[in-house]
Amino acid sequence: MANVTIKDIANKANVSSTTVSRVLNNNGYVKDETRKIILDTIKEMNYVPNAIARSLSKCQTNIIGVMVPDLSNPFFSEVVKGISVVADKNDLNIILCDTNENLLDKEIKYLKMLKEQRIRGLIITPTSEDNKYNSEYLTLLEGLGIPIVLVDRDVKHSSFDGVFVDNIKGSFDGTEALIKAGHKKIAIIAGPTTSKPGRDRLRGYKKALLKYNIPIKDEYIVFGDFKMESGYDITKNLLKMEVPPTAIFASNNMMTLGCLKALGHANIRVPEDIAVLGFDEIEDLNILDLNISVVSRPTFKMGRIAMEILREKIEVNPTKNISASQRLTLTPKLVLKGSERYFK
Amino acid sequence: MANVTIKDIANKANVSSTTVSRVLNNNGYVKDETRKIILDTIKEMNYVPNAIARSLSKCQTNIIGVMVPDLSNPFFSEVVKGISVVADKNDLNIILCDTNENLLDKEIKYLKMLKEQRIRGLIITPTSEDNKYNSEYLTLLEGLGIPIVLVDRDVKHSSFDGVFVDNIKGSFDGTEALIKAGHKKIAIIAGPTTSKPGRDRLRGYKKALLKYNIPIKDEYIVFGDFKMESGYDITKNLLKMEVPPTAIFASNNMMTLGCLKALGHANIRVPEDIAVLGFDEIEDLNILDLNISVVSRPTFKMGRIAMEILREKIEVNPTKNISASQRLTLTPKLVLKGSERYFK
DNA sequence: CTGAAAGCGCTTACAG
DNA sequence: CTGAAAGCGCTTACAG
Repeated sequence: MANVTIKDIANKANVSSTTVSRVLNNNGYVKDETRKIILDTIKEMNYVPNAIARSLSKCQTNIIGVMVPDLSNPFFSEVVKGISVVADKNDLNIILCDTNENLLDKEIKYLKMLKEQRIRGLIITPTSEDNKYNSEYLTLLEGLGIPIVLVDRDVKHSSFDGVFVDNIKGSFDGTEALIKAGHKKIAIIAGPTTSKPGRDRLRGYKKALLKYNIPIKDEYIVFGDFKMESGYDITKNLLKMEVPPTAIFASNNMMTLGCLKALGHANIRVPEDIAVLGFDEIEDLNILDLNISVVSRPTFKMGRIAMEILREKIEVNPTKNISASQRLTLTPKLVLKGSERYFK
Repeated sequence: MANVTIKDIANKANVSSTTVSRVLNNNGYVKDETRKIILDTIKEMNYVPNAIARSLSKCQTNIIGVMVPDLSNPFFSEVVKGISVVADKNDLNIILCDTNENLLDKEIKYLKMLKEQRIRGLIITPTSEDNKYNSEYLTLLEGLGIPIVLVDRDVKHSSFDGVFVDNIKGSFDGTEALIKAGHKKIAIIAGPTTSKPGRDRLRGYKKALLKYNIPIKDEYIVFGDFKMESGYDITKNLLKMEVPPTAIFASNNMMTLGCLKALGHANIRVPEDIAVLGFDEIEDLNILDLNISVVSRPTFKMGRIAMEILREKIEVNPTKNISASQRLTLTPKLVLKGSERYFK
């Protein structure tokens, strides 16, 4: 870091650091001639401003934190991509934190680091929105004293800004589609009860059954952990039932894949032998025209919107986050491709 | 950022900033009693050190830059994940830059930003390794004056550290497997000629044909752009040939998918009607037991290794990058699942 | 239109 | 074992 400084430029150009700073930031009056000389020396000496020094003296960085549970999950990498595009437009830089679904440990460590870095704002998907340390967690986040935007998962009892998806509606629509196709025996591979999206998707499922007067049977409600294996195991068990379901609703992309894998192994065709409908798009299946109907979330858009909200908060309120909280709930889209059909 | 400072702590604890700094950094002698008092006041006043001030005074950050062409591509998100895991272990933080395959513009902008941020090191996959601004580009990278580790793509005439994959060997192995299965009419969906991996994969293909005395036919060599659509279109054309190939080797994951899609549309079975072998794993296909043979790269590992090399360079050479350059070329693994088989 | 000086919040020789 | 003081490289009132 033994670099050319503003002082070196000033010396060489026979002006003061103040003036150099003025042309650098394009504010205040500087005689055209002086400006030219300075600009030239800057180029000549290959000067690159030190953002750290600037941050310190301005008491402000242009860095935001982005914290996600797992970058290997296409959902999150797509969200980050969306964030990145908007951040770039606004000359905001991203410090990326992957918490590895590590519950609290990693999150706390990263949050501390981000606070030390004096970041400008934070976009975060908490690994869990319902841990026993909820109040400590809230304190931690609020203690950052910067604008925070949640993505996809909420924090209990908080009123942070956020971009969410109407999971109840989405899974209601999905389940309704199965019902309308003629199904009455519909099983759900539910998410873990500790997950709000998981719980909400289950609620939507129940709501649809209720509306159409279809009895809710506990045997048809099985809890997975959002991973492929649980979708696989659960499906295998569902098939073994005395009265197996005629349709399966899977609460996320990985469990849908697990379900399809199990059906493949059992040589059961979709939808001729059993119908399947999943939550979340699976890009590769689309490409291969493996027509699986899904409830689809606007992933990339969620990232973009989150970043737009954050930018607004940052600009409108350089000091405190006093403007009204912005919580957006997007409606997922039902995409029917045939796998929901009912064969008697 | 109007926060508690080291000075506030010093005042309250009736010591000097120097002493506070000592306990903060755990260096130099401090009387146990004094230490305790300071630690208490730190907790009491909820003090969080300012990493920016520290960076400025130490002339050193703990931030590295990570620059990839496209985070939506599972290959890169997996690489970043690998980097992230190792970075985290070493308390290095990541500023993420997605260049959006934008060739030079974005790269230059980000590189400038990273230089201003005085980052500690850089891991980068250049969007292209063969642009007409090669020498300017090289100057730019070298001008950073920090350790640089390349991932997957090289920069012409450079000797930066890097983690690469032996594309020639990989595609030689893949092609050889097709030959050994009995194929003689093997087509390749090649990558763009501007891409070194693309060119190398084509070379491996030719090398294998040569070795087994199979004539190289230009009609069987078709160039795509690494995207799904080109794999689709090329495959459709291959099928229309008077003497269509009995096997197709696709140079990357997206084109393999496009190829499979085209075969599906044409109602052509794999491998009964035509054999397919791709470069790069496609996770979803594995899950669904759609047994497509591939040449597989250790993606996550590439990220991990890149970060390990960088860490070493950073630690060994706080000032200058004088240690020998580390260039690792990993060998891809051939994973045969049956899609390469030959049916007479 | 320009500059001297203080300040941002740390670290680090140096002195005791 | 502890502190005063200078320095890291900028920005920003203030004065002229």
